[in-house]
Amino acid sequence: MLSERKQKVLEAVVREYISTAEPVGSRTLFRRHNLGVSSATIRNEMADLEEMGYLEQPHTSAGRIPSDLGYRFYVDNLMQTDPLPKGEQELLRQVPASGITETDILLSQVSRLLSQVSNYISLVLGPRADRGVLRTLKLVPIEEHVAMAVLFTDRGKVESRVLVLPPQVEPEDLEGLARYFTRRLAGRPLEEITGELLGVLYAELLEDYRAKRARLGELAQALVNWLASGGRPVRIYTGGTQNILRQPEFQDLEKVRRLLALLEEEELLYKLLEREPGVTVTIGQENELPAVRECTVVTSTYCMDGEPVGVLAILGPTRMDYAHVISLLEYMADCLSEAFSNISARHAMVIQKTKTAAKKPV
Amino acid sequence: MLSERKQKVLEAVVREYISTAEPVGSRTLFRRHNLGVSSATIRNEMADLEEMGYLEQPHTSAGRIPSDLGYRFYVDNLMQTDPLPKGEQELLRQVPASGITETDILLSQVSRLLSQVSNYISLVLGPRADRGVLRTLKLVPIEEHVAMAVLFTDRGKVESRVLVLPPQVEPEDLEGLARYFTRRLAGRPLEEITGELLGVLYAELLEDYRAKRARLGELAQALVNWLASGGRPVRIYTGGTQNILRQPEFQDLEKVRRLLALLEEEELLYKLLEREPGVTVTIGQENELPAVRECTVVTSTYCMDGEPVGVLAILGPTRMDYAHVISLLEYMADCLSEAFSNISARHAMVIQKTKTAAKKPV
DNA sequence: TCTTAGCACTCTCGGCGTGAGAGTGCTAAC
DNA sequence: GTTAGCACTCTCACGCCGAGAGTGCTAAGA
Repeated sequence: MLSERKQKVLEAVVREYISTAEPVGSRTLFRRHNLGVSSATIRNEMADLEEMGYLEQPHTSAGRIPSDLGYRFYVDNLMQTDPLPKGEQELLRQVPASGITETDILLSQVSRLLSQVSNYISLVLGPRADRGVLRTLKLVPIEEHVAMAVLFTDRGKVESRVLVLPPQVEPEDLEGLARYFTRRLAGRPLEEITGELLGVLYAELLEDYRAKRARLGELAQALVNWLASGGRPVRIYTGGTQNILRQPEFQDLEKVRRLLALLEEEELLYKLLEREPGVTVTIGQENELPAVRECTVVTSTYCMDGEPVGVLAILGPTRMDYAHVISLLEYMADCLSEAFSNISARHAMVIQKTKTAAKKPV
Repeated sequence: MLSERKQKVLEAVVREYISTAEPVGSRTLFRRHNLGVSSATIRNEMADLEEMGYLEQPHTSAGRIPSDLGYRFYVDNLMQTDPLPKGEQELLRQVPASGITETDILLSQVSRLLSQVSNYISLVLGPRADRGVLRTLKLVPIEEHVAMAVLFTDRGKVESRVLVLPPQVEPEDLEGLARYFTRRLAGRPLEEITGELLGVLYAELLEDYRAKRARLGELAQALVNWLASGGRPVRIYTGGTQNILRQPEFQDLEKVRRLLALLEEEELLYKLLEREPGVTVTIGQENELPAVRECTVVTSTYCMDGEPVGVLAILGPTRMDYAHVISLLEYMADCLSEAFSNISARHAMVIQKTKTAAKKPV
């Protein structure tokens, strides 16, 4: 473990470097942070810290900068997070509070706010819809050749999609098909309803129907495809890409290019944002993706009905204002969770009333 | 009008500059393009062209580069577009042909391909849904307190959305409401159905219903909101942002920053992509947006059922491979138009998917 | 034994001058 | 009207130099 004084020095180096982006020397440390000892002593401590791997020297006779390990120690042991400034709190709160019900718009605003306030890149992973357990699949005829497929879960979530019917499909067929899928799939978590399972079902179904009406197969196929896609793909919102160009560590265009390329690779981003609930911080080399090995990714999950469904993230240089970013993400995640719960609560209220009313039909 | 020789010189300068990105001098022109005259003559012609505004000199004793006007003349009069190389054709065709029915995925692939093949930034404006004439609005009861609003146009296009019903709403109410909206709106182009018109309708409706059932107003309000949003907002897909970093004219980080900032401003992008049908080219200062005053934007529209509904665009430096980009966009637009027509013609495909998550308590 | 002052040493960075290279404009001859 | 020749200009890469910042080491002090 580090001696108290070493910790103080390390913290001072990290703080100084985060705010100035310049390698920090013993003299400046001596002047600006009153550590109670001379620059020479600080110098010795810094030499020790370097040997222990917490600091690095870009070149001899330059100051030191924190290593990934140094940042890690700082984040885990030294950093103290203050609550977000009131001004920023209000800025953030305004969005979820403004009653925007379109998730799409809401999340892109959130992304924009995050990048504005943090001055780094923001990433927002939309709420995944595949939680919950399938309750019913319905096929509702709408017009002559049009039906709508609707999917209910135990949480009342609904995905739906319009289907154009092949000729000669009759209402009974639709009903049969829906009953069949419901019977076979009800009670299963949505995430279990994968292509594999559906393949089996589809084969079975064809078996049944081949004799009767071949055209129905086409419809079933469309349904299977839809189900297999797990509802709507989860979108990722990015914002503030231009911010990294302001960071001195990204004057190297090649680095910027790699990062921009990453931001267009949805698959990689999904991987990057696959995080456990709460706040996580991965620093530099701790990241798996090569493109962000010189960056830090801070994430925070937000919830719907108490269950984590999406991720907010900030991507910036390892020289990042950790304390601020973490408070920011925590706060925003709370706002979002609350916003989603509000929506959900309002509906709940409405439905609650409906139920009582329904008991004694008017 | 320019003499034939001047035109040849101008063309040679543009071609040379496009491929090398270096100011071109009379001597290199003399060596690489055989214009049949000496470098001295070329020099004189270039001096003339500069005076006429077609060429510019970064500084005395450097070669010349084309001005915006020079590029304009080149595009309008000198450039000859070859058909797209077979290899690229195949690459582009594979996507719309691969039977992807999700517009979302299709268009993001298109965007990716465009930027890959062109090496510039690609922009894709999704198909606007507000063409066509409203035919019917239906409210289909689905479960006890859930209904689905479905909107049909003369082209068979459909938007739909799940609505959670207030209590005490009965099937007749739904029918009545739908009939009312249909009666008042049928035959109108979707783009005319704006908030203003709907406000009138809503007021009228409240008048009618107040006496009977206040709660119905809430439902009507939801409907009006939905209609006023003109269906789903049209998304813009971007790709290849990292490509501009490869362009020598974008070594200046400030320029890059402005461009990246622009790409996150959806409103501005809508404006940028508001184009007339067919191929358009705006060069440098011809652009209204300051952020792209040093860029060229080439656009091409794609169609559904013969009517332009969306835009493909390439954004790059004014020193752009115009001929290639134009062929590329034309070809891709054709592919897309065809893909969309196929979908609509076969009528076997899913047209639209609803994005909704209505909720209920467990 | 720990801390501190002093000092020589190292390394980067910006400014400056220089020369090569590329290109021009002008003039005079064809 | 075209071309060769030539003097001139401007940029850019290179190398040099000195200032500045910071280090490591040593020796003296607490």
